Amino acid sequence: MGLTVHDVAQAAKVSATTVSLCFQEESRISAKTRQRVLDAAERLGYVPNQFARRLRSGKSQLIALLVAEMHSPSIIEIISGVERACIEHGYNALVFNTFRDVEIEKKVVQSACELKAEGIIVMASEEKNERLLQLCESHFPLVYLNSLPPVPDCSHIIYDMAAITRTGMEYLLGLGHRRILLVNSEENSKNFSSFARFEKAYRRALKKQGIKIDPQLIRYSGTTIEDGRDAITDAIQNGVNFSAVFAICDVAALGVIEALEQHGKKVPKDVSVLGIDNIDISALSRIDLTTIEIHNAASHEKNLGTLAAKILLRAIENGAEAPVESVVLKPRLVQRQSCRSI
Amino acid sequence: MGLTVHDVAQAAKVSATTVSLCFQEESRISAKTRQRVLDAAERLGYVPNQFARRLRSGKSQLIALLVAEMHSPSIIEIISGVERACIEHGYNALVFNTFRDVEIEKKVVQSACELKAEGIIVMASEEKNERLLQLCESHFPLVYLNSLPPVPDCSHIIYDMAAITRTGMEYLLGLGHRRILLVNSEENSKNFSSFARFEKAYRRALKKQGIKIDPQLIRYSGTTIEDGRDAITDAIQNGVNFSAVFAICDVAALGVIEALEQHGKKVPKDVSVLGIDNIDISALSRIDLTTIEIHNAASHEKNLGTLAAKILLRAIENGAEAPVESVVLKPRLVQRQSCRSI
DNA sequence: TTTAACGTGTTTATCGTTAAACTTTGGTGA
DNA sequence: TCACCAAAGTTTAACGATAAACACGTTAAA
Repeated sequence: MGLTVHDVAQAAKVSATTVSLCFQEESRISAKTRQRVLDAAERLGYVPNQFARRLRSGKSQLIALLVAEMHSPSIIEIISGVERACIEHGYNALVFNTFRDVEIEKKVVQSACELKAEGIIVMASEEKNERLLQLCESHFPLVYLNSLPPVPDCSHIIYDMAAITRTGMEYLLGLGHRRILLVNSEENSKNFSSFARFEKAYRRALKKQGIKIDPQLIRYSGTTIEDGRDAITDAIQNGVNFSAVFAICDVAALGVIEALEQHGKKVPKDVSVLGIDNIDISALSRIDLTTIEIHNAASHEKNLGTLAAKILLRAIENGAEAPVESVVLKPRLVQRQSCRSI
Repeated sequence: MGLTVHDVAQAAKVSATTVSLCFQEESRISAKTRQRVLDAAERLGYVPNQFARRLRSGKSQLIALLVAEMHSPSIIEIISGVERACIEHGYNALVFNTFRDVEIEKKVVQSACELKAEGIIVMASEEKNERLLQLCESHFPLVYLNSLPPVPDCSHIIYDMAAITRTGMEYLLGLGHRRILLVNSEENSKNFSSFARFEKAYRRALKKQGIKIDPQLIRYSGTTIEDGRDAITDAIQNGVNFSAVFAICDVAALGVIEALEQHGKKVPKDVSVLGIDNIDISALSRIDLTTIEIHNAASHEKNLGTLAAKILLRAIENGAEAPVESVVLKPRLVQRQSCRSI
C-alpha cells in the first residue's frame, strides 16, 4: 500500500509519466517498455490512486443512481442492470438509497456532486430537490427513471401511468365491476407523481362511464405487503363495499389478497384483485395475480437499468449536443386468475 | 461548477486554508469568519472536490460492499442497512454486484482498492480471490457477511449452516419423512461454502438416523424461483420418489411448490416443503411456507447490514488493535402449513 | 544533403485541498 | 515592562497522477 507511479518508475527505470501512460494503454509506449513497466507494477503490488487520477484528469468515471426505496424485486433488477452497464463501460455506479427521506436525498445528491458524478439516474425523487432542478436546467447528464423530470427537456424512461390505469380500469369495468377500490400510495405527493396520476386516471375512467366517484374507495397507504394489507383491513372495518381492488403495485396487491382472505373474502370469487408490475411471484399458481406489465416497446433492451445507463453514458459521451431521449413504456395486461366478471 | 476554495476565499476575503478549515468545523476559526465564509460558499454555489480532499487527506470515507447476487429480498434489506449506517457515519458505500462472476469480482475488488475503500463487507465471495486473501492477512478492515472468511481471524457474521440444516432435518425426520429431497445450489463450490455445508449436514443427519443416502435426492440448481422449479421438474421426470423437500432458500422453495403442484402433487398433503430465510412472502396465507429463520441472538441490531457496517466502522476507527468480532446467527424454526407428518 | 516527420519517451506544471509550520495580535501574570 | 501564551489566521509544500510541451535519435521525402 502507498506505492506510487514513482516507485514503479524507479523499478522499471523509466519516468513516472511513462508508467502512467502504460496504464492508459497509450500507443506512445513500445510494447517492450510497457511490459517491463507492467511487470514491475505487478511485482511491487502497485495500485493506482483513483483520487489523484481523477483529480488531475477531471473525469470521475462515476455515475450516481438515486433510488427512493428498495421495496420491490424489480428495483434490484434495475440496479443490477445499471451496475453491469457501468462496469462494461469502465464506470462505477454509486447506488444511493434515499429512503424517501428529503434530508437524506439532499445529502446524497450533495455527495454525488462532490464526487463529481458525471451523470445521475434518478428513480422517484422528491420533486422539490433544488439541486437536481439546477442540474436539469444546466443540462447536466441526467436520466429520470420511472419518475417525471422537473423540466421537459431531460431524458427519461417512464411508464405512462394514465395508460396503465386506463388499461386496468377498462378491464375491470369490462368485467362488470362498478365499485373498484384503489390502493394508492403517498397521499400528499406532488401533482406530477405517478401516485397522483394513478388517482386522476382512475377518476377519469369512472367518469367516462358515468359512474359516481366514492371517495371512500380511494385509499392511500403505501407500496409494501403490509401497506396493502392495512388498506384493505381499514376499508373493511369502515364498512366500505367493493367488488374489485386495483393496487398500485403487485407487492401491495399481495397484501391486499392476504387481508381479503383473512376477512373471509375469496379472490376472485368475492373480490377481484388487479396489480401493476408483473413481478415473478405473481406468476406462481398459488398467487396467480392478474396484473399489468410495464413493457418496453421502444427499445430492445429488456432491463430498464441497463437502458437508463446506456442513455446516460451516451449523454456523457456526447456532451451538450446529446439529444434528449425519452422512452415511454407501454402497459400490457397479463391475465391470470385474480379477476373475474361479476 | 468548477469553483474552488480559492474563489470562495477571494469572495470572503480570507485565505484558502481558512475556507477549508471552516468546512471542517475546526475551532481555530471564529464564528463570525466561519459564517462569512459559509455564506460566500453558499452564494457562489461552491461544491468541494472530494477527489482533491481525499487525495490530500488520505481518507476516502468509502467502504465497499461486495454482493454475489441480488436474488432475494433479504439482500436489499442488508444493502439498505449498510447504506444507512454509512450515511450516519459520514461514509459512502460502494455497492458492487459481482454477479457471481470471478472476473467481475476481481474487477470490483480492484476498483475498491483503487478507490481506497477503508473497509470491505464481503457477501459470498468466490473463495479464491487472491487480493481479498491478501487484505485479510494484512488485517485490512474486512467483514464477511453470510460467508466464511478465508482466514480465521477476520470479523464475520455468519449463519451456522450445520445448525440450520440440523434444525430442519430433525423437524422433517420427526414428522416421519425418510426420503427428503435436497434442493441445493452451486455444485462445484468450495468446501467451506454454505452450499457444501448444507449437503454435509444433510448427510450427517440421515446417517445419524441410520438412513441410507440416495444421491438422487441431492439436487443442485440454484437460488431463484426458476431454479427451484427446475430441480423438482427434473427429479420428477427422473422418477425420483420423495415425501419432503428441503430447499436452500425460501425463494427456491416457491419454485419447488409451484413445480410440485403443476405435477399434481399437493403441498403439504403429498409432499412437505421446507425453506430457509423466512422472507415476507412466506408468511402469506396463500404460500404459508414453513421455514427456518436466521435469527440474530447476539446483538440487538436487527438489520444485518447495519450490524456489519457498524463492526466494520469500528474496525476502521480502531485501526490495527480492533478486535475480531464474530457473530453466529441462530436458526429458528417458523412452523406454518407447508409441512406435515407422514 | 537538407528538412520534415515520426516514434518513443521525458520534463514541467498543475488539478483542488489540506497538513504542518509559521505569523500576528492581544491579553496575562510576574 | 517583558516574556509567554492562546486565538485566529496565513503561507508553503505536499498528496499522486497526468496534460501539455518538449527532446532526441531515426527514417523518409524533397
